[in-house]
Amino acid sequence: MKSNTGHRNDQGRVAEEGEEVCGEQLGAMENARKRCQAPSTSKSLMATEDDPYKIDPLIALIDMDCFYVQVELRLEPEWRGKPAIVVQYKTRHKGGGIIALSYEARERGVKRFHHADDAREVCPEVKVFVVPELHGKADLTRYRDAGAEVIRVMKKHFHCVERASVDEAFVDLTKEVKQLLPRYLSKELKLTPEALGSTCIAESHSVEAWLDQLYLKLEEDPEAFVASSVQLNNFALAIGAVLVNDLRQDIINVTEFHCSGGISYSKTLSKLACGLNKPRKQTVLPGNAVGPLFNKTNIIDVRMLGGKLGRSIIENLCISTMGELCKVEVPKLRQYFSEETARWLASLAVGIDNEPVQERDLPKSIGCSKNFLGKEALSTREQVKKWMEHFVSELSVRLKKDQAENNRSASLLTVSITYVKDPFKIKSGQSCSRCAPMTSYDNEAMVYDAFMVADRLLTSLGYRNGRYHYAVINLGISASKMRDGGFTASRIDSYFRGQKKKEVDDSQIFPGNKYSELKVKGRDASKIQLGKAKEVRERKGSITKYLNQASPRKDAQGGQASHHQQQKVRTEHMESKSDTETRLGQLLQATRSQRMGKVRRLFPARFTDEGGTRLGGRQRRRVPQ
DNA sequence: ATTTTGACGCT
DNA sequence: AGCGTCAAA
Repeated sequence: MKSNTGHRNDQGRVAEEGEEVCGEQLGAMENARKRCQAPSTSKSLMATEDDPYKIDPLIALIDMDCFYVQVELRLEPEWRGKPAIVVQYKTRHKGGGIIALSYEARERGVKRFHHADDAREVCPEVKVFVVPELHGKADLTRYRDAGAEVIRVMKKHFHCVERASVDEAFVDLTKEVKQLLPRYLSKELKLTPEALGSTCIAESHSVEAWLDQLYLKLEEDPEAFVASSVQLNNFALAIGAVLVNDLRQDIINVTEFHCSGGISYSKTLSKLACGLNKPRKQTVLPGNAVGPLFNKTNIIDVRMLGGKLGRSIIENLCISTMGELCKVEVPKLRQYFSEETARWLASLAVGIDNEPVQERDLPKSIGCSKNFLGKEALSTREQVKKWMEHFVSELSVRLKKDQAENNRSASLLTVSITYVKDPFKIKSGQSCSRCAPMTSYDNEAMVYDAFMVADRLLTSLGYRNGRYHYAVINLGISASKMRDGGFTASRIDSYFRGQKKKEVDDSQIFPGNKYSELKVKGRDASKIQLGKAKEVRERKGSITKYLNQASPRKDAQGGQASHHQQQKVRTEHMESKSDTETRLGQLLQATRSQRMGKVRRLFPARFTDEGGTRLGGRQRRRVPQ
């Protein structure tokens, strides 16, 4: 039985018009290259005389296993091997909420979304670590710093590393693997199970068998092997697995932290692969395993489909797996989603996301926030100011460290507020944010600016007898728009030039303060009717804006929530479409390159049976030009 | 009533 | 500029 049965059976007829497709594709790739800071991905698709091997992009995701727990266990190693959890705010609701749990704790029935008290009930011996508190709030510095340690090791191995969160990062392995390819093909280096270490192969029981199959094909006909993108891609995948295994071992050596990894052709596939064998394992996801895997993958479990969009796919199309989504034709998708969304989904349904790995190992913003629920809700100026001071105390330390270590300074200070009428009858609060230029890391200046924007907003919503009419249930500040270097005179000058006279009386709350002549930027909330604006959005905006405007189908939405689109950029560098009939044809144009004037691939070879371990089918498909 | 982050797209 | 969505511990 074929390993990809049921997955894309319409691949027979694909693109046929040659030059046109090539032309479009080169244009699309050019766009992709411009956006990608590390152009290795698109370059890798180009076969040249110097570089005869053409492989697909190779992307890994490294994800630390129950990271916060590991960070705590490194500090208190005596708890290693025992069930352990990390909770926030021990003294609050039910002993604090779990934000990380060890695999030992999971085995004993502790669940995410449990609280510390629940965990102790099912597992009395569980070790409970509590997130440090500083300035009256949870302080995650310890985990951020540990995450930075890991990123440093990764940067030592690879140029193109994208910090995706505090504990995970994507790596573009393409360039490194390409460089090694000739040495492995020539047998100077050998792919062995030992070299692959803790590697698993998705949809395969044995790494050994998978490697054996690979080498069997190579021995059989070396020329055919290097000419077959299926074989070459599998081979590259195996090399990638070696590199990632080495990286993971180095991370252990340097940081003591264990992690899992996924190695495949896109962020989406790598992420999915990474989750297949946790903890302390890495998973290779070859092209021919994507179909079978997708047949049992819930749509919700795929990156970017875990929210409203995924739910609306499931409801509208009455399907639940990626395999089913793959069989839905683009026109059908267009009934429910915009043209761009439809195409993006069609790509995603075969594992293609066209998202380059951005070379970025530092966060783009630094912030802190806190919820104030129920009776904790803030309703006086003094309370808000006090918390701004707390936030700034934490933030300024983090900002100054960032400035010293990374030679950059934030230029924008943003205050975020969620407020409600009655904090005891919370449905969903109104969220809003206001910003001010950031021209120094002076605590007093930051407190003043942050408080002023917050107070202006809240006061405009109603203020009487020392209380705001609305209660603040979430408050946060964040620094962003990082610029190289420190603060310069010109930046400060331009800030002062931009100031107008202040309009809010701050003489009592900031007696005699040195900023009293300044006024922060920002709109007057009283004039913009926040509540109403949001209401209008909910009524019409979010529904219509994602619909295909050309074919009105409002009924199909059934009042569903919005379908958030982050795919616009991505679809941009997919082909702009010729007249290919099948969806498959549309997909491959953007994702495959052709060797001009030589072999032209009909479809992404990695998704075919060729090279599958037990198929013994045809070697490769070619279309004579 | 998990909470605290962070990135990014849309308008 | 400000809001919403998605995601990770």
